[in-house]
Amino acid sequence: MKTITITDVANHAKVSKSTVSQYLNKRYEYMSEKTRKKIEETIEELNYQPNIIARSLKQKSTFTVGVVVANILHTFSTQVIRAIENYFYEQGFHIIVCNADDNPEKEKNYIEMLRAKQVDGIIIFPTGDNLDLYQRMKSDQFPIVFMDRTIEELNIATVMLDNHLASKLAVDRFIEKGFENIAIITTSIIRDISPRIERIQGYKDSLESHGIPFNSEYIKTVNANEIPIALSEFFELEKPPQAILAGNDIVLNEVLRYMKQHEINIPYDIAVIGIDDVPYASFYTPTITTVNQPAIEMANLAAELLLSQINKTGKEDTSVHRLKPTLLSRNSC
Amino acid sequence: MKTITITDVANHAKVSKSTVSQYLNKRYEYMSEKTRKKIEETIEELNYQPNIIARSLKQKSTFTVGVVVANILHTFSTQVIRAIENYFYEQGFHIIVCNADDNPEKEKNYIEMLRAKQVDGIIIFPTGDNLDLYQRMKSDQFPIVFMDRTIEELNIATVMLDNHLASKLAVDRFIEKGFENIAIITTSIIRDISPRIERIQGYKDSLESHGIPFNSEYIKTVNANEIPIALSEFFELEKPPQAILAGNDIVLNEVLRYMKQHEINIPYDIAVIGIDDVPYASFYTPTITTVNQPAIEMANLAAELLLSQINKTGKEDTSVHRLKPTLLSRNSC
DNA sequence: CGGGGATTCTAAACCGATTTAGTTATGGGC
DNA sequence: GCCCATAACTAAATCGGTTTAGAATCCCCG
Repeated sequence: MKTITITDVANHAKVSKSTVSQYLNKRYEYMSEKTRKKIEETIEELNYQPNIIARSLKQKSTFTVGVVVANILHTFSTQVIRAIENYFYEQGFHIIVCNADDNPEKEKNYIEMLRAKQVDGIIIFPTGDNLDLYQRMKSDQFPIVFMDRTIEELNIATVMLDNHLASKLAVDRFIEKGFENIAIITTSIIRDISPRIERIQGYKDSLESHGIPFNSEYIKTVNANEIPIALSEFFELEKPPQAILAGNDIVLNEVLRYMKQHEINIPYDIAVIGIDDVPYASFYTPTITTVNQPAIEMANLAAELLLSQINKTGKEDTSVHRLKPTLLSRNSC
Repeated sequence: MKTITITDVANHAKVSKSTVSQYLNKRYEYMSEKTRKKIEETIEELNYQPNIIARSLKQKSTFTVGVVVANILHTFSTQVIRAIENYFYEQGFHIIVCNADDNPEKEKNYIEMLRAKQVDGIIIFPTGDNLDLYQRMKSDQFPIVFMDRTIEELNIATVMLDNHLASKLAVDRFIEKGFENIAIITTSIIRDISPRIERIQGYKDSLESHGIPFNSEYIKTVNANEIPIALSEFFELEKPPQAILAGNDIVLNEVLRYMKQHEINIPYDIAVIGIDDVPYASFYTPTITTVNQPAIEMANLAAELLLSQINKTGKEDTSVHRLKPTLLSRNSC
């Protein structure tokens, strides 16, 4: 199959490429009504579709943005991706989704490929280990927005959760219910990934603000597959925790699985709150109290920040936007 | 910031563009060891990244494929996307994910945009309402693979579930447990979406093969938000069903939510099986028996089929591949 | 009827790579 | 020292659009 190019259209319509190009760009004032019709018909007849690659080469803009998520397995990631896709669809942009698998090497590879492909901007959940790369994009004035995680020293626009508040909401709730032995468990914090650290810090601060000294035995940061072990260790303590805060949805799944397996009753034997809402929270038995991230709002904000960098509208915003989580109060605590 | 092009590299290294291009394409036999080193150093020094857009224009290949899912809200879609992304990452391809939202108009828009962007191929969960578009891609010999749904008359390579078997596994299990009044509920079947139809057909056939006449009152196809109503209607029947087959994960969620709200006990008051595994199935109370789609296997197969069309390796495969589901036997039935 | 501005249209350069055909340099054999 | 094959390199065309500067045509008016 021979592909139809602008030259074919021009020849058929007996006008120059230039005029066809003007037509494609809707600059109708540069041609007579008659030629406009003629071109229109020819395009229809030949079933012509402009080659965006060729256009992009000249215009240096691809109407495509990259989204590099650290780990696509989190519900939060997929919610955000979906909302970003929606937002950009409205704007006539495509998004290229990349999953870095929490692997800085892979992240680097993706970022370089995206830039080579001349995407107009990138939204990235940074793994945190490619400072030079981030730095370069920044100094190249390449549009970039960080999501979920910040890297303080870089001054890059960031959208993330108020993680400190997220933990506080949960801990306050536990305390309100009369628990004092409160544990927290999150996935591993290699590379100082900010949300995990902040959630732990928020947890500590909230305890202290209630006059409860925190106990390091109640804090676990482990890989997903080691969660059952960590939980067992909790229950072997002299004073096992009365409440557990699960640091994200994957941890929550593992916690619930463990409790089910060991026939530990929630909330009577132990209270549970999860950070990140999960689809089944409202009909699980018991229903699960969660701290919800406003994923769609966050995604929209990130998309908006990126778009304004791309269009160079408004002055540069390099601030860290922290959105507020909400406690979805249910029965697991 | 000025972008560095191949010309800059050529000038700096005091060789021609052609030679630099040969270098970029690793055709080192066309140059001396010395110039190779020289170019290497220059590229390093200038921090040069080739512009893939320019390359694509000439080579007519973008190393990018499109994935158009009908509805990204299904767990199955996200599992498949993830696996496809993985597969193509290994091959040095990017994927552009598009969510058609079950809307043929949007699907059309996306397909046209993807083709305009010169993607090398498309994997699509067809909404089923753009026959002319599918037809054109086919006759253009544009690489395309259907996923999840088939459109018989088009002869396009397809990867989908053996939906008939999926229903049969569930119905057989229900019958084995002694139930005869078995209902099925799926989301709406506008546009003859094949999996839903096949699941219902499989349900009917299995009942009949056991000598149970099927009762049309036990079959509901409704939008997600009308599921509670449909369920209520079941329970108002003279003989309410003893077992319900949920046609996909979203339906299953709604069914479980309803049972929870109305304090209907699974499996004592009613047995439930879901098609599509869900993350919480193994620790819900009760654990949920599901019919699982081999999502990763299906994704890999689809990716492989697409890649072989792109590379024109092997002869054309236009067959419909139906993979077998498995029953994950748990306690909800 | 000629001048001049507006309208309509086009030729050619350009974007940044690849590729082909061809040129120049090198060195070995006699 | 000359010839010639091979190695090393390059100029120019090309991909399919956009854009700019300028050319051709039209029309109105004095």
